[in-house]
Parts: sequence; C-alpha cells; structure tokens
Amino acid sequence: MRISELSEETGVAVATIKYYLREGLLHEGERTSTTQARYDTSHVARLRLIRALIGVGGLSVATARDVLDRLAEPPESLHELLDTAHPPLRPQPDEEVDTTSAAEVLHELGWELRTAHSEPVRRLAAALEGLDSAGFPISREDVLNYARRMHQLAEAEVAGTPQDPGEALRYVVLGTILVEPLLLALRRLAHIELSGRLLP
Amino acid sequence: MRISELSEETGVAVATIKYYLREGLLHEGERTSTTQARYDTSHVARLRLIRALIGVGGLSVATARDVLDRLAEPPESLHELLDTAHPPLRPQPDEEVDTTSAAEVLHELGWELRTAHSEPVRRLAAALEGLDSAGFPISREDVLNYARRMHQLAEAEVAGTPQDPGEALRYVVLGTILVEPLLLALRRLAHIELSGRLLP
DNA sequence: CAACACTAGAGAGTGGCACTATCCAATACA
DNA sequence: TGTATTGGATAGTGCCACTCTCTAGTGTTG
Repeated sequence: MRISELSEETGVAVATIKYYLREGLLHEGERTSTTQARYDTSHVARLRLIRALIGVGGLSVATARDVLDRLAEPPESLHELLDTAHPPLRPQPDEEVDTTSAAEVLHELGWELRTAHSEPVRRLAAALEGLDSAGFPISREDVLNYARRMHQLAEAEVAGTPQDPGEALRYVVLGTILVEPLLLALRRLAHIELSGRLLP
Repeated sequence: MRISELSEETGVAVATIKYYLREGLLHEGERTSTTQARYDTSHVARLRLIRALIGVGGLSVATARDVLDRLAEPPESLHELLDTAHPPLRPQPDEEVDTTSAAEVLHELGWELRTAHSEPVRRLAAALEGLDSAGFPISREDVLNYARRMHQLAEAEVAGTPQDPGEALRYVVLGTILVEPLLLALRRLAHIELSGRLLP
C-alpha cells in the first residue's frame, strides 16, 4: 500500500501522514527504494488510533506520541503504570495547586495512595479549586458521593482487565482516555432524559 | 477598585483583563472619567468564574463567553436548556458522525429524547466511533452499564437542582462543566486505589 | 524509452488562539 | 507640578497542528 492509498483508506491527508511520521507517531513503512515505502494494515490501524486519541480523546500530538510510546513498552506493574504514567487528558495546569483539600478527601475515603502528590491528585485538587473559585457550591459530602460512584464504576472496569500484560496496558491506557468522552456524553444525556421526565 | 487592584486580587494580568473586557466576557466597570473606571466584587467573582471555565473547565474564550451569556438569560425551561444549549466541553468534531449506533443505545436504555440529533447525541456517537476506530473493544452491554451508572449519578444531581430558575440555570451549566474534571480525576484515582489493593 | 505521476524528506508557511506589549492622550494622585 | 495609572486601540508573540512547496529520485504506462 502506498502513502496515497493509506491516505484514502483512513481519510488522513498525505501531508498529515508525513507529519505524523516525522513526529514519530506512526512507524515508518518498509522502504523499497530511496523514494518509496510500502505501508500495510498495521499503519491503517495505527493511524485510526492516532486520530481517535487526538480527536475524541482530545490529546495533543506530543501527548499522543507519549501514550503510543508507552503502549509499546512492557509495563513493570499495572499499579505503577496507573500511578505514575497516567496519560494527561487535557493540558494540565502547570501552576502549583494546593493539594491539602484533595488529600483530605482521599483520606476520608480511605484511599491509601502511595504518592500523595502525583498527577491525578493534582488534577483532583485543581478540579476542587476550580469549583471553589468559580463560586459553585459543592459540599464535601457531594464530593465523597461522586468518589464512591466512580469507585464502583472503576471496580467493574478493573475487574475486566485482561491477564496478558500487553493487553492490560492497552486496555488501561485506551480505556482511560477513550472512555472519558463516553462517560461525559452519557452523563449529559442522562441529565436531559431526567429533566424531560421530571419536568413538565 | 481600579484595574490594577482587580488584577492583583485575582492574579490575572491587566492586559488579560482588558482582553476579556474587549471580548465581552467581563462586564465593564463603572466609568468615572474618560480614562478611568471602577471595578467591584462582582468583577472579582466574574473573573474567577472565567478563569475556572477556561482553566479546569477547558473552555475556549469564545465558548466561555457563550456560556456566560447564557447564564444571564432567563431559561425557558430547564429541559430546553439542557437539550439545546448544553455547553460544549471541548471543541466538538464538526465532522458528521453516524448517530445510528448512538440512537440504538438510547433506545435500548429507554431514554426517549425528543431531539435525536442534538449535540449531546452526536457527542455520544463520536465517543463510540472513537472507541471503535481505535480498535478498542467495548461491548454494547458495557456501554449500557456505563449509561445506567451515569443515569444514577445524574438522578442525584437533578434532585439537587435549586427551585429558583436563575439558580437552577447556574447550577446546571456550571455543574455540567466544572464537575466533569472532578469526575474524571476521581475515576483515575479510583483506578489507582483499586490496582494498589488488588495487585501485589 | 519517453512522458507523466508519485514519493520521501526537509523546510517554510498558514491560520487560529490566547494572550501580551506598546502607544497615546487623558486623568488621578502625591 | 510631576509621576503613575488608565482606557482604548493596534500590533506582536508563541504555540500548535497541520499544509504547502520544493527537489531529486522512482514507478508506471503507452
């Protein structure tokens, strides 16, 4: 398959494919000469994955490359993967955030996390701070309820993790990134459905 | 309060405040002369809200303005608000998406939505399509389970909606936008917590 | 084998976005 | 009176995700 065919197959412009090749998101094709290379179904699948990560996943090109690189590496342990290598979904606020409130929440939940200042904790802290500074009232109890619901949901997800390390890695990373937009879409639709039934 | 004091109070640069004024996100101060205006606590609160929407909320400046505009308008009905005016969280893919699969899911759930091709439905369709094209296996059953969990969560949220229309509007719009990062952060932390307990 | 289409690779260019910097004339304050 | 600050307007910046252009080489078709 030539690059133009790959482009047609996936709907990605040739120039963009070249760009992804340059940026290391897509592995090179098998060279047949100085100015020719052959691509196969693995490139099609990879390209679709890239578009999903960047499109619905909302990742930047650089982050998508990191995620794809990580998928290629064998994981030390699943827990370590989750704890340290959680792929950022959106450009995280690099400002410093106060994690004490987040830590309190986690303590009340009894979630003993080894790394108290890891990226996900800062993410939680930033979310709480955002609600607070926006003047949007959310009680500690509400936060805990949200947390318990997400924990239940996560239980079902973790239970479904494949045994094979490579499979598990893919499941966790893609499940984290690509299921998020699904959850948010479903929540909004649930809001609509409920308001339609409950209100005149 | 002068603009420099407003800047100090909120940590937003003067030039940026001027930019928000130009873009219509922030209401103008009370003019005291040709080159002077007075700002008050309403500007502080508004500015904090703007930063939260743009920062943790991940909205673009243009979308944030739309959201803020909508908050100022009295809602016709809550349902209409939810159904037609749901603020986009991330730049939605303006490409056309096939909503048949999404419609099937909604039908199986028994969620009777009046507008089958509204923005949230397209969002769901895009999420499903993303998972599919990324080669990430997710069964219809899993999607339905996710949906049921989100529905439960939404029930608690809708139950907490204030009676006053203005309050309700604020609750719904900000609750939608600002709670999303909270939920995602909690899900990730729950994954970590579970993997820490379940795995060696 | 000649004419044309296609390709890899590299560099420069584009358009959008969210600021940020610079100016100016007109106040405000010390 | 003199220095600081402001509103308003315009231009510039840095980043990002492409997109375009070019060159020299290669495949392919009649």
